[in-house]
Amino acid sequence: MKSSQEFFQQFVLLYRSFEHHLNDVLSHYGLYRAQWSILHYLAKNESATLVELAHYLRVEKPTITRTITRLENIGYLSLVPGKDRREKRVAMSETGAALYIEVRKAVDLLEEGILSGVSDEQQQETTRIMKQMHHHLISKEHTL
Amino acid sequence: MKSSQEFFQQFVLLYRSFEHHLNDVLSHYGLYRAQWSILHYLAKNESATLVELAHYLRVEKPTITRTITRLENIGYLSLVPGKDRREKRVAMSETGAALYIEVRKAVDLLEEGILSGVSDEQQQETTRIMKQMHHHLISKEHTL
DNA sequence: ATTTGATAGTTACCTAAGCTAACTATTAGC
DNA sequence: GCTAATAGTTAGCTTAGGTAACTATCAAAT
Repeated sequence: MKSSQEFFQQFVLLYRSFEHHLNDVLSHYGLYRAQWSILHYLAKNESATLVELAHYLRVEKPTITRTITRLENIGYLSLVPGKDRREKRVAMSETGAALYIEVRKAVDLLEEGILSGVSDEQQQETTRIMKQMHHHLISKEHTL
Repeated sequence: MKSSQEFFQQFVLLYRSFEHHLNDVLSHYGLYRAQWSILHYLAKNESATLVELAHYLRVEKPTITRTITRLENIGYLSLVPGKDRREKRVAMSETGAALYIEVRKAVDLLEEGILSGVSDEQQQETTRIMKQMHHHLISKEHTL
């Protein structure tokens, strides 16, 4: 079997398992993966427009609209006025930020548990490789 | 930001991009990710029961039943008699095997493209690390 | 040998989360 | 000012996951 096949087989299996466990953690807080990924983005970037999120998460706009609507309804988001009256700029509300900190702890525990036994160097090297592969994919898209 | 957070952020982003591109390739052949993962398993393991597939792919039995039914209807599977009258053992039909070879070529191209620039050593090292993490997750499940 | 419990699979139903197509509202560019 | 492009929404579809409850078959224990 080709080593690339082996790589991606393992990659996909690992992702499924990880997603499974992540869902378990998130379900304790009534959250779902798509919601969590948006909260994560807003934790690292203060605020974002829907297009920005769609581009980052590589999904279409309606998908983002739906997830944002849910997060708004729960009360985890607040609107930030943007310079453009078309765009809808959102940030985490206080409630959202508080929840994020809570959930972040649990997710950190999960993630660190999975990475235990993998040295810091290996982690960083792997992250670097994944970043490289990701860039590769993105630039491929632009040349289509 | 914690290096574990960085790791998994990159991991998830890479997975999404990869899945996107994989879907593009598969759609040319009228296939979907879940179907493809079953065909892949059958290419490497000759035949399988539904429970075996469910365990491997970490999904519940009804999910497998549905996907198998679809693959059967298209004509990509054949039934293999098992020793147990309860179990349903499936393998790829000739049509399925022929298609697999076809699609495999396209997927190989995609995968090798993404991995270009990553040395063989790095690939193998990363695969090894992912295997380790995966095992870690599995054993965690068993102790619950 | 019969009953009990475990295992394989199916059916029915629910939900998340992706997609496209078609639309409105606003802005930018010529 | 008219036209293009951009941001977002709405409606409707599909895949793919989940649980609960069921049948059929096999294994094991008494």
